[in-house]
Amino acid sequence: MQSKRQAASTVGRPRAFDVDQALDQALKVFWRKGYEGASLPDLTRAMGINRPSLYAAFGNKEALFRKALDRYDDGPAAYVREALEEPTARAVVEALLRGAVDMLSCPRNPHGCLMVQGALSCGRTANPIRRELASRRAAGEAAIRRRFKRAISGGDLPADTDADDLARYVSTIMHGMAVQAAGGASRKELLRVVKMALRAWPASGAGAAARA
Amino acid sequence: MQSKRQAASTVGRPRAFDVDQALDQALKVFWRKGYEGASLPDLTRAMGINRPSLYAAFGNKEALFRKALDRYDDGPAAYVREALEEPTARAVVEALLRGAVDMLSCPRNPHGCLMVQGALSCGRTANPIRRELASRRAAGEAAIRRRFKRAISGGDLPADTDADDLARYVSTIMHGMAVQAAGGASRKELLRVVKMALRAWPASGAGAAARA
DNA sequence: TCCGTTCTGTACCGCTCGGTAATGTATTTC
DNA sequence: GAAATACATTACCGAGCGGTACAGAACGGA
Repeated sequence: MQSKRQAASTVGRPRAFDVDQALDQALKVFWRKGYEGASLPDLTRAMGINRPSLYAAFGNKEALFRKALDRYDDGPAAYVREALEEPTARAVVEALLRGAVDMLSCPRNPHGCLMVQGALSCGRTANPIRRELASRRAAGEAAIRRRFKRAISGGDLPADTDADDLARYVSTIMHGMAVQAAGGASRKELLRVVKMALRAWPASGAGAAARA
Repeated sequence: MQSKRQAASTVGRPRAFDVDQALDQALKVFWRKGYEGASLPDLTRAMGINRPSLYAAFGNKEALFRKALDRYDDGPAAYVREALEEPTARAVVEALLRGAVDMLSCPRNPHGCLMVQGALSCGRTANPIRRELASRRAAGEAAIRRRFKRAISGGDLPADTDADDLARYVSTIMHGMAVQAAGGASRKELLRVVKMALRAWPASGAGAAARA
């Protein structure tokens, strides 16, 4: 009965490593190799701890991955939540796409997106993780959709705009860029994808001119 | 010294299975589970043969995957080559995107794209496969780029069009849709992504009107 | 009919996987 | 200092991995 493990107990030998720092290292390994591709020796080596410490602190590989995923959301992927708070839908989508480019091509991180390359397809044992990632991708798209709906009812986007289509489109671009980045696309190349993608935007460029 | 293996020898016990048919089954397993996620029992079960037969006929797992990849190119992914032969750049891109939708959402096949979900990220041993897939994706993009360059010099696309950007954009949409499909997106949803994506096309819709 | 050849089926190989039992050790409270 | 606690370390577990040795079975050619 060791009950709670996150509350560092006051008695006994203190932990010799920083949990968050170890989690950051685990995140990078998962990010680079995917859930299945990351082996426990890979993880423990990067985290600087040995196996029983990992299990005592994080549960097991799957629980470690989920914690790394949460940390990903709060760190490298935090740009999404921030982007959704931009004042206009146009600013939102620009912040989303440019934020994605920055994250995907950041030289300090593995190139690509953990939620895409973590487990797009997998063997039997990793299926829960695959589903979890698909679900989180869907949740992200849903958040974008809600933001666009708000923009429509606020008059920020044309009333006949389809928020579903728009959110799905933006999501698709982001996921596509994740694949491009995993294949080695540079930041400059990704930015040109963004430029292209924005030409489809309802209230931008030639489209706006035609509507005016 | 068993030299060539594809030329069915006239002597000896005849093979009890059809090689191409077995390869098709292997392709589906790789397509659904990825290179690493597909185990030899998965493969042999689907192919209806046992392990030594697989090794005798195909070499090893990696060689089997490459053969499956070639078969993928000639079968489910053949729409790409066909699309590139369309008379206009606009027809090419429509054929590419709609062909991708058809393949990604075909109910008889695993949902998604083998070249994307085969090994976007992986462990050490699968790294050659990951690189091979990235290289084939890049080759596909290059073929599209060449087709667009031809369209530009032929006057089919505006002279100031950037073929690199356009090809990368189309490629990104296709890869993004592959991720969407792997997450369960329906054919109808993907078609709406295509509709959105085509709004960015240089010689279409409001853009053409503004240019005229 | 016998042989050489090539396939099939079983059983096995070494290895790595994720996960854990057992032991010793460092650090706390009392 | 003693007892309690929870760490780190080592060594190991069963299972599954990719790959193969070996023996038997099915064929063509002599």
